[in-house]
Amino acid sequence: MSYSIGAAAEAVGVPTSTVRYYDKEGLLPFVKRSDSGLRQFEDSDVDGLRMIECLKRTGMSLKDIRQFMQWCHEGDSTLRERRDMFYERREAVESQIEELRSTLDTIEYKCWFYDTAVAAGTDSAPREMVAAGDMPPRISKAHDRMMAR
Amino acid sequence: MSYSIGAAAEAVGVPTSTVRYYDKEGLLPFVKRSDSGLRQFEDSDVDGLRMIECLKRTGMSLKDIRQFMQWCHEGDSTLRERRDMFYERREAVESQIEELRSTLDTIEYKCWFYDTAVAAGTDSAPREMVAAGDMPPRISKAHDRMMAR
DNA sequence: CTTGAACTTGAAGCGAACTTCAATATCTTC
DNA sequence: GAAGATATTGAAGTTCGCTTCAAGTTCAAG
Repeated sequence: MSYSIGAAAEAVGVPTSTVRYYDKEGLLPFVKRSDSGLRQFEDSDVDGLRMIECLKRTGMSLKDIRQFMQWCHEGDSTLRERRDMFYERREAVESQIEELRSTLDTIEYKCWFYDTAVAAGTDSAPREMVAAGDMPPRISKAHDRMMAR
Repeated sequence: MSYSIGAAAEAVGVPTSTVRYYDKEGLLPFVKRSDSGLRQFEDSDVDGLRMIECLKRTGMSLKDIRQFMQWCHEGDSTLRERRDMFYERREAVESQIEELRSTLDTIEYKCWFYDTAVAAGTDSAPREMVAAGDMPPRISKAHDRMMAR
C-alpha cells in the first residue's frame, strides 16, 4: 500500500508543510498522485525523504539535494554522478567532524578557564595561570588557538 | 596599539561588513572608538571576535552569543553563567559529533552501494546484495537505519 | 448523508545572518 | 593639499529554509 503525506511525514519526523515544500522545490520527483490528486508515498519514497534529511545533516543545500534526487529519478545513466556525490559528502562530513573536534578543544579550554575563574571569584586567576603557562596538559594544546574572552 | 576594523576582520578571516553587523547587533560591546568615530580593536577585542566565530561553529545563534558577550562585558558577577554556558556548549558539540558520525555511517554505506552499482552498471546489483544480506560488515551495521535511494 | 479530519493549491510572511548601496567622513601618502 | 584607500551610517536587499494562511476538496466514520 501507500502512505498519505501525513503518515510519510510522521514516519520521517518532519512537518507536512516541509514535505510539500520539498515537493514544490522538485526534491520528490518520484512521488505519485491518486486520481483525486492526493500524494501517495511508497516505502521507497519514504526512504527518499529520509535520504533528504540525511543529506541535509551533511550540510548539503536543498538545491544540490534536488540535483541528486533527479539523478535518482533518471536511472542508471547517472550512477557515476551519484557515486561521486557521496564521495564528496564523505569528505565534507569528515572535515566537519575534524572542525568540531578542534572547536571542542577550545570549548574545553574555556570550561577549565571558567571553572578556575568561578573557584577564585575572578577571571584574573585563570588569566594569570595562562600567563605563567600553568595549565593542565589536556588544555594547554587548545590554548595555542586561544583568546581572552 | 589598536587595529582598524579592516585589520581586525582580516586577522579573524571575516568581511568587515560582518564585523559591523555584529557590532550593530550588540555582539561587540567592548570595542572603543577613536575621537573621530573609528572603531579601535585591541588584541583582546580581536580575540573576542575569534570567540564569536568559535561559538558560531558550535551552532549558537547570534542572539545567544550576544548574551555571552554582554556577560563578559559585565565582569566577574557573571562568571557562573558563562561557565554554565560553556558546559552546555560542550554537550552540544559532543552530540553534534555523534550525529555526524552516524550520518557518516550512512554515507559510507552509500559509497559502497554506488561503487557496486557503478561496477555492475545498474543499482539492481547492490540492491540484490542488500536483500541477500551480502554486504561488507563495516557497511551492514549502517544498513539498519537504511533507505532505498 | 453529514461531519470533521486530512488533504490540495498559491501566495504571503518570517527569522536568521548577512550583503549591498549611497552618501559622507577620515586617514595616509605623495 | 589633493588623491585614493578606508572608514562611518542607515536603509534596503538577498538567500535559505521553512511556516502560515485562505479557500477549497477529499476521505473516513458514524
